[in-house]
Amino acid sequence: MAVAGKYQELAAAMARLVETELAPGDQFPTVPELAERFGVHRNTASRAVQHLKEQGLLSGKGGGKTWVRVPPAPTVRRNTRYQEEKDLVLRPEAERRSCGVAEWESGISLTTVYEDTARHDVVDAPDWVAEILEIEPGAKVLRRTRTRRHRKGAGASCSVSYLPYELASRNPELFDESRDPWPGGTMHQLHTLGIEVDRIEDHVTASMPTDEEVAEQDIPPGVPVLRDLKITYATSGRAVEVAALPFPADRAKLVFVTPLERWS
Amino acid sequence: MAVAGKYQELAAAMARLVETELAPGDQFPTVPELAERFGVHRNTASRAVQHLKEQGLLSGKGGGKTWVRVPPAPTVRRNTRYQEEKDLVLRPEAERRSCGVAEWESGISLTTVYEDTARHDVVDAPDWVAEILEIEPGAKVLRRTRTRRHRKGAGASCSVSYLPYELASRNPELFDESRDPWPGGTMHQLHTLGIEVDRIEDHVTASMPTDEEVAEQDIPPGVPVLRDLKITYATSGRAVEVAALPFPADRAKLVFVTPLERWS
DNA sequence: GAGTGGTCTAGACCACTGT
DNA sequence: CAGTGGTCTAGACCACTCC
Repeated sequence: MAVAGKYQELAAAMARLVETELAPGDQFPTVPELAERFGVHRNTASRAVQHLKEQGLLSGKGGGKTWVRVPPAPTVRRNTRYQEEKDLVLRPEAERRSCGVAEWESGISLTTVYEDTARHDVVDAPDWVAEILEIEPGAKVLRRTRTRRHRKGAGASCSVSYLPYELASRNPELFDESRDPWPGGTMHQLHTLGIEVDRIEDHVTASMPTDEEVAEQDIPPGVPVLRDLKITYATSGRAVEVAALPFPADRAKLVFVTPLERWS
Repeated sequence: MAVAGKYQELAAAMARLVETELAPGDQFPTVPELAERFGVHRNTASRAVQHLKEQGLLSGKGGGKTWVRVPPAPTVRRNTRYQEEKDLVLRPEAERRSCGVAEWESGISLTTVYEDTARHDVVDAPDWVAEILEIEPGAKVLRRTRTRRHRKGAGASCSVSYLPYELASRNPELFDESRDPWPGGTMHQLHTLGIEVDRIEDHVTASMPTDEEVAEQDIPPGVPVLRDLKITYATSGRAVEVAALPFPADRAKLVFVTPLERWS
């Protein structure tokens, strides 16, 4: 059993303090106060506070005050939605518009969305994208970046998707940022290109947020990011879209249902 | 753009050093050497090394030397295997035995497995298990804990599964630890209880390893853990098994294929 | 027992926040 | 501008590993 450093025990004591005396949103004692209260040096107290921030229990930027973190509303994303989205494609636009596909795609309730911006570019395909889409490395692709910011430091998300330019160019409307979010979602967009979707593959991994993600979004450092690489295949067998979807793991859950054939 | 601390720039410089001058498995310079080389204090160099250990680039315990980490062999776990496993249930035992279900379940190649131990207990159901299995909180369940250790500090894994005691008790062989791993896997075990599996749900999240997991397994601190809560449903609609499967995220990828109905 | 990584105290400095 | 969190240097001590 490794002997825990003093700051780790301190952090545990502070965590108990949070549970017993404080409520989410409360201001946390300052570092000097904590140092005196626990009889340690200011540095040690500061380290313990950092540790708890990394664990997602406290929040606050350097220079500002420290707060007991308000745990984010948990969100769920289910793969059963794929079939529902496909069924929706053949329905009239009014119905498509009311079904919140974009909301589901980001895994975030629209009621908490503060700002939603889309950016569309035509760029050279990164190697990993070219490999999946089976196009030549550096071939043109339509890259669509969607950023969502939320109220009250509840986080943000930034997803990127790639379509082969050669496919997307059949429908110029897809390049228009102002048409985003598209009623009916990506599945309907592909339909306008004459593409029927055969299956979706979700490749799920996790990793720590990059320094960029920590800085630009409100992901607490120390909270991992679930990364879903979503690949859409057409009935022709070809991969027609790749999307990289990051979900801060302290609020997201991905649910995949795999139905099995009956023996009968 | 937040100004990076000196130790972060230092860590970046060291990372470049790893990429250019060193190979995986090489010994990394000691902290005093690094301090002199980069003209900083020993403490700062030590912190940068810690940072890189948390990123998984370096490895080594306190007191021992530091090494350039050998990246673990990536493993993939696909939900398409569920159907294959179900098909296997009706095949003869010899065939079942040769198909490496247990290997797939852990997401780890058997060639790297060093030790494999199983422990079976009858315990009171934890609340979250009782809720999923729709049994009374505290009702008896068969808990099966499987631990795999690997060579060369490549990590370990520890999965837990729960079956309602009332179901499992129909087949006493399920309580026998020496019969693990069971040829054909859980799906065949359920078959011996007269249960046909209707569908599997995988609930995927991620979080940091607990202090226990870091200590007892060889997960580098800072590497997140993909957590798959796998729920098996019988054709009766009832949840018959819950399993908690942790995958160190620096080597695991979960792939979920969702086939969609054709319009035709 | 020498060397190593890790941590604590101490004092100083900096950037940023809030008022 | 005062207060706050964060970091660097400095020196010391400890537990552990390796020989």
